[in-house]
Parts: sequence; structure tokens; C-alpha cells
Amino acid sequence: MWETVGGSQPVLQRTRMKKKTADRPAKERILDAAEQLFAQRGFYGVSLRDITQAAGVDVALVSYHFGGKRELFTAVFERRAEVLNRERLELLEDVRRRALPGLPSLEAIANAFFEPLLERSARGGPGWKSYFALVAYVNNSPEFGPMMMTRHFDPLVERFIAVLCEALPGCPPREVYWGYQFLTGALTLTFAETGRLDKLSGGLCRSSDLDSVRERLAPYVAAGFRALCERALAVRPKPVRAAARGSRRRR
Amino acid sequence: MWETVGGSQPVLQRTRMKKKTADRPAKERILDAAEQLFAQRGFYGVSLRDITQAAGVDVALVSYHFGGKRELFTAVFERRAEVLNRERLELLEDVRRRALPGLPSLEAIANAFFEPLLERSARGGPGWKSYFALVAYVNNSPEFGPMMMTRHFDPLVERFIAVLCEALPGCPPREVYWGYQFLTGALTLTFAETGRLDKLSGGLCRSSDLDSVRERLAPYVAAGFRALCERALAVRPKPVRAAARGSRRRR
DNA sequence: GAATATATTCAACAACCGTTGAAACCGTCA
DNA sequence: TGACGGTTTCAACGGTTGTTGAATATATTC
Repeated sequence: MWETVGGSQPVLQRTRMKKKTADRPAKERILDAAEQLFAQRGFYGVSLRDITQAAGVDVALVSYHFGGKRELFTAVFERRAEVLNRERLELLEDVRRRALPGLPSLEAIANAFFEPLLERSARGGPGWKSYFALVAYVNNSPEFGPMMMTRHFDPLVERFIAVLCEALPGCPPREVYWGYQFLTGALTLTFAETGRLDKLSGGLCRSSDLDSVRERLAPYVAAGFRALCERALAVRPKPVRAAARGSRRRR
Repeated sequence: MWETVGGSQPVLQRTRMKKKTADRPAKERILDAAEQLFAQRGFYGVSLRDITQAAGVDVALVSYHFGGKRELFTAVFERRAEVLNRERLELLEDVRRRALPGLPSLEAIANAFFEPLLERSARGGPGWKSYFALVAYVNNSPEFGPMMMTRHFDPLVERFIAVLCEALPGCPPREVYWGYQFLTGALTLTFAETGRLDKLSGGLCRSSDLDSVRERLAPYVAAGFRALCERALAVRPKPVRAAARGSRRRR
């Protein structure tokens, strides 16, 4: 029950198991094992034999079901991105609608951005925790980051940035992009739960304490966005744009 | 000139080159090549043959000079950490001293934390850029992060957190640790310069535009820290601690 | 039940992995 | 010159890598 990503597949679709212990399809068993191992040691740190052994299936099944190791990697990455981002988008539009005719607060927008992550990380099962660690790996990777994050998260991110721009009237979009850059770095590292914070703080903070994250992340990034916006408006107060181009020249 | 990490070794120490094109010692050539490749594809994504081929030396030299692949990895990580953190620490104490008898601003503290990174990234040569990408990789890795970041960065970080606590009177240290967690995620991702921001913003922002980072990172995280502090003080206004333990029970 | 499509197993491939030990090269000092 | 310690080269080791094709097993359809 835990480990279905969509939550809508029929349960008990087979009356009897086919070969192995669990009657879970081999394809998903591979995805689950790959997810956990890729999250832990990255793309190159895991062999197909590690994965298929953990999944209890034959090595050749990877080529058969996915085509190759790289395709398996992207399949793992895609699997949860879709269901996750659909929920985030719905939540965002909810927040926007609920604030009408006014504008939603930055905190509410930020919450819509990571509340689904908090929920899945807390109650979605271990697969989701692995997935978030994997996203942190990909997001920080020069090799996979630009390509994979762009392909699977950009539609959502673009929408969030648009709503953030709305909620920060007069703020140059460039500031919002930078704010998002800082946000996504903090977000992915935090949800990766590497355990470093626990060690650093001597047990005072626990990475796995998601309520602590829930209470703090939104105020933190919302204040950051406001600071960026204010700074930009203070530096060049009126972005009058094209009309006055060049008029600042001395006389 | 670029690629010396300490900046104090004698130049032109050999009158004639010993074997290869550059008279740079083989040990450092290996470190340089390893740094670039590890940063790009992680620990497992690079073979010793990749590294030694890029360095123009024999494979066996890695075992001879470092002992093994893992030891090479930590040697790469250690090399620049020391010189970097010494400078950051000096800058921090400068900031603190200069503010006496008052307290330094959060912005000034934050600046001391990443101004050395900005300087090295802008004018330290390509090796430093690779190094920061490597730090992002390590920081987000469940396998290497807790161990390696703790060993090589924690003394510095502890000091920064102490100064931040000073600068935020009455703020529970737990908030500062969380603030640092968010900060380090934003920091490492930003300095990794994966190029994702460039792609996402359609060229509006450039990851390599370090002046943009310099202007924005400090206001962002400083505002975040203040927000965390205010939130904590609003939730439980007076942390009276041990004296009143249990006295809140209903009469 | 035969035929067909899908899924899984097995064995093997060439290529590459990290590591090692012996041999060769180097400049230096006795 | 000769011996020596510090480097470098070379070749090879056993083990692992991703991938493949043929053979087998299972499920579905006629």
C-alpha cells in the first residue's frame, strides 16, 4: 500500500504470486531497489547487479524493461515527479484562488511548494525519502542537473515563479529567479536528510524532524524573497524601462 | 600561478622539466585532474585511468602517492578546505572586531562566510570552481556528506554559528542551526554552478555571475535568520528554562 | 489445446575496474 | 664510480561492469 506512487492501481491484481516472495511486478521491484541505491551512492556508485540482486530479479530484466542503466535512472526519476508535481500545482492554484481577490502571501506560496514533499516524506514510505535524496543528488550534479531537473520540474517551477512575481508587485523577475535558486538548494539538501545537521548540532536538531522543517522553511524563504525584492527596489527604485532608455546621460 | 592552492610555493623550482609537458609535480597534476573529474561525475563516475590519463601520468602513481582511490578523493577534498577556511575564519574575526563594542550585522557575518568563496571562484582559477562543485556533491551525499563535511568544515561552522548566536540575542541556537542548514544548501548549490538557473531563467540569470550572488546571498540569508529568530520568540516568548520547569501545570 | 505474446532465466561477451610487484629511471651523496 | 632513496613505468592480476542473444517459462488469445 505504501509503495504505490500513483495510489490508483488495482490492488491484488494477481490471485497468486508469480515467482518471487512479493507479488509486486518485477518492473516496480527494480524501480524501488534502484531508487534506494541510486539515492545512496549516485548513478555510477551502483551496478545493475546490485540493483537486481536487491530486487530479487535477474540482471537481464533491466535491459528488457528499461533498455539500459541510464534509462532506468531516468525512469526512477520520472516516476514520482509527475504525481508529486501535479499535487503541488493543485495546491498552488488552491492557495491563489483562496486569496482572491487579493494576493496570496509568500509563506502560503512557499508552503504549497513543499507541503507535498513534507507529507510524502513523513507518511509516503521509505521510497519517497530515497527519492528526495536522489533529487538532491541530481539537482547538485553538473552532469544530470540541468537536463533532468529542467525536463521534469520546470513546468511546475515556472508556474511558481509566476505566482511569486504576482505576489511581489514591482519586483524584477530576476530577483525571484535568484530567490528560487537559493530556495531549491536549501530545499533539496534538507529533504535529502543526509544526517549532517544532526551531527553538526550535536543532536539539537534532527534532519528527520519534519515538523521543524515545516515551521521554519516557509518563514525563512519568504523573508529571503522580501529582502531580495526590497534590495532591488532600493538600488534602482523605478524600472521605467524602454521609454527613458539612455535619458540618464548627462544632458 | 593560478593553480597553487597555498600561493606560497616557490615558482620555477626545477631548471628543466623532468618528463612531461609541465614541470608541475605529478602528485599535484593528479590532484588537479581528480578534482575536475570528481566534481563533474562524482566519486564513482571517474576511474583512476580517467584521472591519470587527464593528468598525463601512469595509473600506478595514484597508489604510490595516495594509497588508493578513496584516499585520493579525500586528499582532493582536504587540499583547498584548509586554506579556504583559515581565510574565512580570519575574516569572521575581523568582522567581529570591527563591530566592537557592538555586534556585527548578520549581513556582515554572512559575507565573511562566503566572500572567500566568491573571490576564489572569480579569480582563483578553474580548479576552485571544480572544487566548489565537488563540495556540493559531497554536502548532498548521504555517503560522504556527514563524514567529510564534519571532518573538514565543522570547526569553522561551529565558530560561525557561535557568532551568529551572539548577533541574534535571545535566539535559541536551534534556530541558528536550522538557518545554517538552509544557508549551506543554497550556498553549495549556487557555487556548484550547474547551469540550471541559466536554463530555467532563459538567460535572465547566469550562475557564473558572481556579482549577482554577492549582492543577493547575504540579504537573503540574513533576512531568513531574522525570520527564524522572530518566529521562535513569538511561539514561546520567554525561554525561562529550568527555574520554572513544570510550573505551567494547571495550578 | 495450439499458437502467440509477454516475461524471465542463463551463460557469456568484451571492456574496464582498482591494485600490485617487479623493473627501470632519476638526481644526490659518499 | 657505486650505492641509494625517491619516482616512474610496465605488465599483469582477479574481479566487476553493462549488455546481449538464445533458450525457457508463463500468461493470453484463438
